[in-house]
Amino acid sequence: MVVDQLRAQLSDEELDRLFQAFADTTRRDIVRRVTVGEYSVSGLAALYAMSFAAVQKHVAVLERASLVSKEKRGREQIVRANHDGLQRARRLLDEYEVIWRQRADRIADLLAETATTEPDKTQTGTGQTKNTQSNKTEGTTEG
Amino acid sequence: MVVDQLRAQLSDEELDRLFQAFADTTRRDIVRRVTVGEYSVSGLAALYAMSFAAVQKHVAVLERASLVSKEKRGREQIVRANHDGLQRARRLLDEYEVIWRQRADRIADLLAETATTEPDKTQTGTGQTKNTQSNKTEGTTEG
DNA sequence: CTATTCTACAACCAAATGGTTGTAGATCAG
DNA sequence: CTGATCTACAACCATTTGGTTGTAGAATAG
Repeated sequence: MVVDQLRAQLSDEELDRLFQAFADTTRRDIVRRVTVGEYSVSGLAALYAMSFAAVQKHVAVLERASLVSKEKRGREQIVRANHDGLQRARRLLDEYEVIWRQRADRIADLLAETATTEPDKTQTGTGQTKNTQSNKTEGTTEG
Repeated sequence: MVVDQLRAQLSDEELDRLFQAFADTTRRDIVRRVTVGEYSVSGLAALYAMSFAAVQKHVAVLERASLVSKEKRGREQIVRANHDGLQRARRLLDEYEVIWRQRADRIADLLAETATTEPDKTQTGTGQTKNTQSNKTEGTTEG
């Protein structure tokens, strides 16, 4: 299957490039287009109200982010979607979602415990509240 | 439930802000932190090798993208994760995934058809191949 | 009240971004 | 061969971005 290299961790720079690539309307549109059909660079350029060179740069940004790849066909360069890049982005956001759910579970757990043992400690219900300036050492997974 | 406003379509500018917000290592780390626990702005600033003002700006970027919100507590400003923003980002990538799968299905369909009716038309297997310069009018959902 | 802490915001700077035009190399059509 | 097309890339420009320092207001501590 394709699941093989999806397991690989992404470096910070890769993630920067990945989300940076998505952070532009034209580039998101290009990704959508080349996911559906096949386009040459000039074929894409004809779709937008900007120069060929500008579109070329957008494609280059997407390529650096591993979201598309180019394949030379005659004098044209065919731009194709790279599904792996998309899946990597989705996987990261899914990880955040997992963290969020774990947090929700932990809070529910804490609330349940304090409710049965110490019915007074129910502060604001968000866990760490940090009194004076102790939150600079809360890190759970930091270096 | 929270599903209410998730149905809403996101404007291009909102998506730009959303992905731009994710396109920085420090900001992704902040999102992870505030998803797990509660941090004041200065509490976050203490975690990174940059000035308070820099972290303040990162938080502002995340806030503009609806990924976090701030809540004044005494003289502190507590930064909290905004789950909606995260879910919006995930939803968009899921849409791309749907488009990708539809394409895969359509191609499989086409291949199956051409295989039974015209056993010769199996080009490269990627659908539209555009001969001369006709791909500038391929748009399916434009205009 | 005074001093400290936390925040907000302005001004500034270097680098990156998103766009342009121009030049030049390959490839295809006639 | 000649001309048209497609691509690549350099140079340039305006704006944004990610960082800094400095100033000032609010809330807390003593």
